Amino acid sequence: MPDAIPAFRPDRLGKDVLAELPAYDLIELFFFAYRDFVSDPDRILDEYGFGRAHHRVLHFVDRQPGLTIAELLDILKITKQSLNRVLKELIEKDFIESRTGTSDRRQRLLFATAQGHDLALKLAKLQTRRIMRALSELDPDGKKHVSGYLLRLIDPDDRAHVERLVFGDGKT
Amino acid sequence: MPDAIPAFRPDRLGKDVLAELPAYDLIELFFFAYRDFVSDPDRILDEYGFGRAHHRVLHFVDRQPGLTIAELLDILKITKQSLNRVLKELIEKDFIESRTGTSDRRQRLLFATAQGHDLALKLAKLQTRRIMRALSELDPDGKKHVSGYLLRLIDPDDRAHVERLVFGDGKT
DNA sequence: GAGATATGTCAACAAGGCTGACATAAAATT
DNA sequence: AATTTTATGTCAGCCTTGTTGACATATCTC
Repeated sequence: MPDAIPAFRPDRLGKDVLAELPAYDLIELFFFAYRDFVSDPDRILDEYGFGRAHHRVLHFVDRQPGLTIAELLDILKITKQSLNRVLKELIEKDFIESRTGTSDRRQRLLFATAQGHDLALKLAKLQTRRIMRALSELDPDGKKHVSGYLLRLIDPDDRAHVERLVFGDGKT
Repeated sequence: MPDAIPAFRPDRLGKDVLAELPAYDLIELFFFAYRDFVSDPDRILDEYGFGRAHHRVLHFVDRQPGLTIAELLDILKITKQSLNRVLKELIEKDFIESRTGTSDRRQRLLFATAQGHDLALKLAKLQTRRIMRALSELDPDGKKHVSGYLLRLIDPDDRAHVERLVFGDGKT
């Protein structure tokens, strides 16, 4: 008779044991889920000649009217050259407007135009449909679990920043 | 006195109402969480001269020894030309081995080498650490909620396929 | 006035997607 | 046996979106 396998005791898991058991299920589900999630807007973006990079910029500008370049760079974590390429197109095609800052005239404050807002909303609704479909089959407090989990996946140093951005900081 | 705001009744939400209320929180949390999640392995991959595309290929080959090219293309949903570019490098650097199929000699069966398996495991453990940290602060059944949610985010047509792939199909 | 800061821009490069066309070997069909 | 289909490989070129490095301009701060 083989040796008994010790009972699984999550409360006793040390770092060493965790390291032995890769969470393949969550790793892979996250990959597939994200792939499908971001692919929803693609067809619509295509009609406008935009890509996913444009979507991300438009999304955050629409959500945070008056965002500065520096703030946007901090959110997206890309270089200003990469940002500028897509931002320039969004401005030229009149989806985003750039105004000179009032208190600091070096800054550029970004705003979605009416057209930009419409597109951002259209894409957000599309993704929301998928999210709601997935949430609908969960417990009533399933959403709390999911958003808590996603939040804690984020780097601890960024977490407070993201929380403010996502849930609002009381100023708005 | 303004009109009373109707109580939020998720059980009564029709498609129209859902569409009016974009789930900005989950959309953004998903974006930030996925960004940090996939960035973990980057530094290690860099040491080997590999990128994220190599990681994905190595991961699935390691998880499903004997995978064919066609099956891998179906999982990754990229073109064979894109796959071949990274797969060729993984084979040349001896992280993956390609054997001619036995029942069908047109097929190539892919296997991770010892070196390839070690790298795949190292990267999976790294991502698992982040996942476990995020799960650890959830209810005991938080993991069920999360994996159920992620699974239902996936396109319905793919869901059964992914389930088999992630949770096993009983054959292995 | 000098230096720091916010932004813009040019040029070049890399990763990793894509399309289209064509090649080969092996299996399946007729 | 000949033909067609299938699984894979490969060449060439293009696109998006990221990167680095260098330099320019306007404005704010000291």
